[in-house]
Amino acid sequence: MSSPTASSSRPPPARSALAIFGPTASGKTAVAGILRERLGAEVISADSAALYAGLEVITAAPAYPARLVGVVPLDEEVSVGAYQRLAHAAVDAAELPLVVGGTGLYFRAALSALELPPPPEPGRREHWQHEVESLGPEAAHALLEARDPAAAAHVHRNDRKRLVRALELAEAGSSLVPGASRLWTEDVRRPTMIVALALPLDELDRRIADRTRAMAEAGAAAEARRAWAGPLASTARKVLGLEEFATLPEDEAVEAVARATCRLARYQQKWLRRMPGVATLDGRGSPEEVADEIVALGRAGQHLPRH
RNA sequence: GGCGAGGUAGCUCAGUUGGUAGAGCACACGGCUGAAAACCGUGGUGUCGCCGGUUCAAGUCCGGCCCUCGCCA
Repeated sequence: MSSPTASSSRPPPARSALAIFGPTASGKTAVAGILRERLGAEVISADSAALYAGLEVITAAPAYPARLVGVVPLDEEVSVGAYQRLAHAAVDAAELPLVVGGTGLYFRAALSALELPPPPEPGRREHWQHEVESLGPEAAHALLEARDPAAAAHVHRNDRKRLVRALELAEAGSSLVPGASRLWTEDVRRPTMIVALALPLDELDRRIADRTRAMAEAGAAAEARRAWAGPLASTARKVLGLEEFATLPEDEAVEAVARATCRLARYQQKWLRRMPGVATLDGRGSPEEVADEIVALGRAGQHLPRH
């Protein structure tokens, strides 16, 4: 798929952006920190869990200032739509935005102009959750079939969340499957150099094991127990490691969290396949080396000024 | 050394009165448009500790051996 806007003599774009995509423990946070220092880039996180304040240890929040990290209290739900608005504002405010993330959907939402269907009207989600619950998967799916056949064709009867969402949207006169999608296209709001950090799985697993142990030493259990005791939104409750560190003996928690994080990293790497226009770099180098590579690529691609 | 419990999928285990295996987790692949670190679909995991016996048929019954755990010496 090629962009129809490309012309042969394109001038260097005035306001470029950089973006780094990579799984947990790929080293993207460290690389972004270096680029921030060297280029004066504004780091903007594209990570659903990092949005929460009070989970700095278990979400491995960067030690340097970054936008959209720790900005939502734990009793508030997060969503792609809400995130997208914040992300676009942050990108627009930055001279050189550097979008860094591991959540594929959030990453694309930050970069692209995609318009997401509207959020549910107050109370409607609860209403449809209840409906789907009492109707059962068969009848609920049949109801969607009657109201929005296109959406019904897309949603498996057992996928309760999507079933609820599709019914919400059908009722609001929208649809879960809008015609044109910008999500997994090359559409970006600014000329953007997107790089991905890829690592062999065994190396990733090793880093995750080390990092999870370090998290425990840095006080993950105390942080998790503090958060677990307070009111938690459903999206906060699901943050990986929170329940484990809050409720399990520490060594068991470390093991469970490391295993779950390895699974997450594989899940995150899957998104790469759907993400077009990405230059993949070997993440095994030191953060400095990777940062050098990114700067070189950025200059070659005219996303960064030459010196 | 004696007594007891046990060895079945990568892990934890189930397996009826004998009919050549199964659940969860893990794993693999796939889907995903305001819950995405979420949610959902599909799939195989295998010398049933080893050797022999009984039987048309043994994970299951019998004998021997090996290993693990506990208790007693």
